[in-house]
Amino acid sequence: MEKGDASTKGEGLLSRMALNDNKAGMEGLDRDRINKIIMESSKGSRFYENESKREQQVNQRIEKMMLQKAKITEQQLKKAQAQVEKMVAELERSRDLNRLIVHVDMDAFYAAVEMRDCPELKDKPMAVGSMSMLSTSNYHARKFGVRAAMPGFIAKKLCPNLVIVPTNFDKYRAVSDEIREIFADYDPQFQPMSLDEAYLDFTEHLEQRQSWPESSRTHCFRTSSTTKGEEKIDVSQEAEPEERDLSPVLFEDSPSSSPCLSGSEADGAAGGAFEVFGTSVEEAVREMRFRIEQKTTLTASAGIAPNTMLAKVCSDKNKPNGQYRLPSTREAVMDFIQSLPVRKVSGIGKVSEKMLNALGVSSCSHLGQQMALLSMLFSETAWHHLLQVSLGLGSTHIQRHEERKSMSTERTFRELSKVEEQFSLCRKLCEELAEDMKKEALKGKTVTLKLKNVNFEVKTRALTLSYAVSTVDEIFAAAKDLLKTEIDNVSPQPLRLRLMGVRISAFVSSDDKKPLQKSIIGFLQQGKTDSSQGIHQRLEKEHLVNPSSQTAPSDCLSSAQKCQRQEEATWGRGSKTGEEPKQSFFQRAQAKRLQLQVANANTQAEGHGENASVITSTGMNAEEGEGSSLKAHNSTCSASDLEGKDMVPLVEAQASTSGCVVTVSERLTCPVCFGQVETTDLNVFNKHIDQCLSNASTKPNQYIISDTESDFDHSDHKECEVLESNRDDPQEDQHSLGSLQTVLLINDDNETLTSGQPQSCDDKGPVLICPVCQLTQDSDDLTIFNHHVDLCLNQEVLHQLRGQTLSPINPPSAINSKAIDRARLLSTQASKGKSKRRDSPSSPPSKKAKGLGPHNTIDKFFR
DNA sequence: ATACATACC
DNA sequence: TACTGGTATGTAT
Repeated sequence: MEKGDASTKGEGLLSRMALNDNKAGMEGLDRDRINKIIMESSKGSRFYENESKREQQVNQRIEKMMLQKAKITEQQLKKAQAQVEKMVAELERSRDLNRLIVHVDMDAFYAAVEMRDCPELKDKPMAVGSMSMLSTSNYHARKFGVRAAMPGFIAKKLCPNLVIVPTNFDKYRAVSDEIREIFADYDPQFQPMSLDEAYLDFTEHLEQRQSWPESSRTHCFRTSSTTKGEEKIDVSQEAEPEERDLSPVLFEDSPSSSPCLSGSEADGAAGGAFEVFGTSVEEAVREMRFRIEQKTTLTASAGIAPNTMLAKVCSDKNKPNGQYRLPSTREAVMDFIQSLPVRKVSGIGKVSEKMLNALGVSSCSHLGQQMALLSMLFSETAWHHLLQVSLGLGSTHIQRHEERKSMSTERTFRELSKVEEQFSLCRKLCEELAEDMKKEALKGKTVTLKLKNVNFEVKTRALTLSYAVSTVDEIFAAAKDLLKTEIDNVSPQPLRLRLMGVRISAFVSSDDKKPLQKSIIGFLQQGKTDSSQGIHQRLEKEHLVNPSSQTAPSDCLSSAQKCQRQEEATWGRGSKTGEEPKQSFFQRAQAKRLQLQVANANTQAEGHGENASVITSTGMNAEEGEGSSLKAHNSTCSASDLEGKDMVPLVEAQASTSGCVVTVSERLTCPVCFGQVETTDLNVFNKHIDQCLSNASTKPNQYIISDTESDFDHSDHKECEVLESNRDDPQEDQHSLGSLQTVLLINDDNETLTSGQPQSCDDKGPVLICPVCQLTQDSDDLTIFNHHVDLCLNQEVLHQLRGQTLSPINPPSAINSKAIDRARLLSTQASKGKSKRRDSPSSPPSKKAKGLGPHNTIDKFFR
């Protein structure tokens, strides 16, 4: 209660600094003395000052909340109460007590590993970390108030004899792998929360376990040396260290699960004793913990409950080396919850606790009592969570973590004020990040720079690019601009840093396939319907070519926001936009869909073997018709013609049970270069596409042909040269098909388009082609080019959205995203080369390409 | 989309 | 001397 008595004076014990005794192993220690030492060690430091500041911010937040509370009338409260009750009833109805969720948590994990491997440490207070920060401490040290997240130098003051061992993550990871193997035996789908912790769903295991013979529930002790009955008290025992057959001395008093010894007689096997475990959950969990200990010589604690929230709390209850089961009855749960301090609940931290305390809420029973009030003072998500907690509800099924959402690297250092050093550090961080990204083959669009100055004030600055990046240069290009802005704008001049970090998020690589797959399926389902409709009709339907609803292109180009607003009415490129180019765009998109369909068939065949279905593309012929009715304006990298019927190959894909045999009749059109590939062999076809793709993605500047300045009225032709020199590291350029000679042409005013002559690099002049719409442009202004490309991208996405949500047509969602990426890269490089508008420190990054969701990459489909 | 705060290990 | 690093998510603008 007086733990954070800072309130009265604005000073005193800061709730955020004081010893956090909420976790295990901290019972009955001299809190006052400890807090005094902590405060004395911190007082006056920059860290302390910053913490004070933040504390005050929290206090202000609380004050505001209290003011709000004061304004609440009885009536409002009543109304809120009714709402809450309604929701309670609903939640109550959905309560599921049938699952057996287990939370396992290794005891003082890092410290335990170090102790295990270094007997010297066994009876000493020790911690893992550094003088600056500890990641964990053993139970001996905890008695001194030494705990995780405490700086080592303070810990030393609390406990001068503390031994601090540096972290050795590789070791912990190895141990983690060992325990995870065991976890998998009980729930193959277990969810690891960290190296030492996981949630498991024991429900199924238990069902099966009922019919298991004893032999399957029997586990041997690891070696002959240990005396069974004393296993856990038995700290003093010295066994052969190399055998590691003893648990380290973690605790003096283990609360604990009963030893339940048995089978100490030598049963002929290795002189080992064994233990038979029962069929209950408790026994199963005990067995698991036993096995963990036998395997690693480390102990774990576990909680068993009907949901994750409760299981987590339970695992803490008998820690260390213990377990606790909360019965699966509503009564038991509610009973358990009542006295539970809110702070024990995962998700309720220091700040939430403090705010709740201010409202007189410290235990979960209070939560229930004050729910109406809370519903009025907290955000919806917040109070919903609190409500669930108050009812003892939580997640009842475990799911493996999905894909990661961000990746970052950050580092703290002494003080960095020199600009060059700051930049070089930034670069270094980017290198590390790029390396990590590479390992997971990720690409992200948002780069975030994190800075912490010597006063511990943290800043983050983000930049979302219109294309996904992954290389050092790409990331650094963004990060350095962000850094520069901060360096230039910081008020007392030198930017004095103590930490810098780089994060990348908004990944595209992994969630790519889902929307793609979806759209493919959609396409397949639509079959003929889709393609039997004329493209022109479609365009009209979607107001794509309705002149009256168009806005002048210049408007579009001048403001991305305007474009956004246009979404509803006009999504077009402006009244001058010709239909034909649009159509060819669609045409291409459809061709691509077909390619994907084939690829998908292939994938399915591979994936499902005998279940692979026969895929027949019924829509082809219809599309063929469409195609032929259109005059293609676009170029191909090959000299092949672009007759409609050739645009869309007749494909008959067939997946055979013997494995991924997909037969394709006639020629195939490469969705990247649109050239005809004369083969029926998908492997050959894929190879071709791979080449096109890699060529496209790694050599973006090839798309700007800038060698001949002749018949261009460009005054600024230099830009193209800049682009050339700006080329990205071609290191990953595995295939070097120099033949992607499509010249990108962009024309803002499509009326002036010269009609669809295939471009080639032999073309006379430098031309720009928008890689999205494939239209030529004769403007020399790269800024305009950028605008155009971004605009096209927006349109493309809008189209996808419409297709997925509104339109039965399912438009070209499978569009060549590599081309789009390429376009984005290109466009950014262009702006880099020219005006620094886009990334310049003074102006915020332009919000181009707004509304762009993750787009699709097709290359994976062709492997 | 960005910035900042909170939370967890 | 010295108060982390990595990820996710919520809140506010």
